[in-house]
Amino acid sequence: MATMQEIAKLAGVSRGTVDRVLNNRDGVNEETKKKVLEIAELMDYQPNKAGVALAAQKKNIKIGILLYGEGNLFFEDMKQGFIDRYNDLSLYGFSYVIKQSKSHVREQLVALDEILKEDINGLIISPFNDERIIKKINEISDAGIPVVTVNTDLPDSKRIAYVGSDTFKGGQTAGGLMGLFTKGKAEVGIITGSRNVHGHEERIEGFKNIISKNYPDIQIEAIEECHDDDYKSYEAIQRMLIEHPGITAFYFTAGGIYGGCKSLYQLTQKTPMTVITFDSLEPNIEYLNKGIITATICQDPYHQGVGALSIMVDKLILDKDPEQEKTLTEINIKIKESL
Amino acid sequence: MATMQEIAKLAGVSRGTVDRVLNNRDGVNEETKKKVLEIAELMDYQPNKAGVALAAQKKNIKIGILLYGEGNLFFEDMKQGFIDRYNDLSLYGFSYVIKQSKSHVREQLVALDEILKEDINGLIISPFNDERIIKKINEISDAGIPVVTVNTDLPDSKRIAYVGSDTFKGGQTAGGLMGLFTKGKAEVGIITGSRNVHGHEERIEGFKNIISKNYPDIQIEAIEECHDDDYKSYEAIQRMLIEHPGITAFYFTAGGIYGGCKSLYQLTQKTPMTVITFDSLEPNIEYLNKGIITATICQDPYHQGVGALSIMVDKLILDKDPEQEKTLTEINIKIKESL
DNA sequence: TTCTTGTTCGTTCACGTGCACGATTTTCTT
DNA sequence: AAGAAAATCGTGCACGTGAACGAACAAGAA
Repeated sequence: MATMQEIAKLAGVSRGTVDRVLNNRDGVNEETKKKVLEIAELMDYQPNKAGVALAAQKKNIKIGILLYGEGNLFFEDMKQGFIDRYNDLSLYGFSYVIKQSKSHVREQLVALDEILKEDINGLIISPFNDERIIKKINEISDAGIPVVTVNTDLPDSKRIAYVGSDTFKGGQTAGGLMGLFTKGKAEVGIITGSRNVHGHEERIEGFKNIISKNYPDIQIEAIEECHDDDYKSYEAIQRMLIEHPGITAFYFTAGGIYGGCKSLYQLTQKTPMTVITFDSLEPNIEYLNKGIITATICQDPYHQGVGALSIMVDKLILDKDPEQEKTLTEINIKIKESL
Repeated sequence: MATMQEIAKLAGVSRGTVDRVLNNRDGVNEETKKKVLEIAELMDYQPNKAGVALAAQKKNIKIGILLYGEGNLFFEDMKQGFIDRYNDLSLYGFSYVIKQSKSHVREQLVALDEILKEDINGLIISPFNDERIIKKINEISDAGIPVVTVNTDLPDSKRIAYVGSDTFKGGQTAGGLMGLFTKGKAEVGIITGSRNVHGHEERIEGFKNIISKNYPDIQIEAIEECHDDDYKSYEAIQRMLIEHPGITAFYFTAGGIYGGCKSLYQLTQKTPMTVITFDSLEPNIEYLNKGIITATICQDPYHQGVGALSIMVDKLILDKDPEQEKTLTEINIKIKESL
């Protein structure tokens, strides 16, 4: 591997000049610049990362991470991703702060103000889809602090990248599984989080897409919102089973798993249902093992954390812009036996 | 973060002495050694990785990677894992060589000799389960070159670690899926690779384990070896369907997917079968999309590559022994819609 | 004593990059 | 033409570690 020193020698200039050219700082004659660039190209110069890392020590860069859902296992997985990736990248001599707010827009706005006081150089956020959050993110971005969204996107904001999963494809996968498990014949009840959350809605669209294309004998009987609330999902299930006694399958697009499954556990001991959910949080795992949930579709929060931190370090320390605007994690299906 | 320099200052010695103590080289008075260790402990000293990396440049370490199955997509995925991880770790200034032999013990033995001529400091190998390979690995290990097995283990050799998947659990997952897709009622034909390959046999054991426990109405009608050969699996399917016309499902534990599925494609247009396979190579994907394969169970070769290289770098450059002897990758189920 | 051997430790260079400072040359101004 | 301003470039320090070299001193042998 070529070093700056070697390039300098070949170009007949000092290493300082090579440094100026390659980091395109000004103050270099056009001709020498051209010459140096030519040689660097020829030798396929790549900055030695150890050198970069060592020099980056004194920059004292700090990355802020803002999540919601305190105690939510999904975010615990994601945090593990941040931690593991940090251990890999810590040699660049940066630090990070994680703040986790409660699941409301207001709390997130407060937490956002708090984390900004910490003099962060970049922000990773799992944002609420709210105008005030978008506005704040744009302000932060304008102040020269790059923002990466993780798990939930804000496509209309000035964030530089998004790391998450393809919710439409997730819905399609749910549709495919539903067809396979029921041999193409079922009456389905859907419990969704909120019809205002883009990701939840896409999971329904993807589901309908596959069902309407491949499974004419599967009907969607009812859709109800539960806003990730266990009591609401408990009651929604009860109501659905009374109003639509023919229901043989349920599809949960979001939270409220614990309440919904408890309801099913009490009611359907004799007639087993096909139940498909998302993520593998505590309640998902519990009811997979109890045989209530047939399969759950995971969006790999661990690698969302890994990916988001990688992009941020690339941007802040290696001066590399993200290759894609959106990074989508793989969709994994889990059943009881593969947990 | 504490540096050696700071420790030296506090201990009233030079940085060189601190270096000697912390890298336990000899030539240090017991008392000063104790003092330095005490302070290092107190300050929770962790070597700065950028410094280590920079100093490691001149070591000129080379890691050898030996795979088989030229052109096999499974190993292409694994290679991508090696490459990506190398990009992360390349700052330690090491290099690597990948050799890929044909799928026979003899060819691997030859390739093994060849790769050893390259003056490698560590070896990552996807080994054949053969006495001669084991013997060779032990010799290499005795010569001071650590060996890590990937994808296939050799538990009785002197390899320092194994990175792969839990084949028994993979078999259990296949059993669970078979139960769900067939609603617990099926006659199954099994096409396995070789009964002498530990992993293939475990996939059958895991399958039987779940079937016998949960699905009394699923019968295994026949088991045949195809040694990853497409012609053999083509014929095996034909034979099975004649001898056991009641078969409604197939379970492939290994290769020969292309031949087997082609056979099914021709014969079962009218009566759709449930088909479960492993991995997501080209033929798996093709026949998933054609609706012949119902689901395939993946063992994440990408992360096997990532994991193996991480362990080797830890050992050779950071002087850290592997935390666990066996690292198992996650089991992912894929259907057409989630590809 | 004098020389040798061994123990203990400080000094120095190397690794590759970022960046500040200052030196040199060129161009512009009056 | 002489001084001021601008353009261009070299030098040197810092980042933290590994490892070779050699200095200082003590203990033992002749």
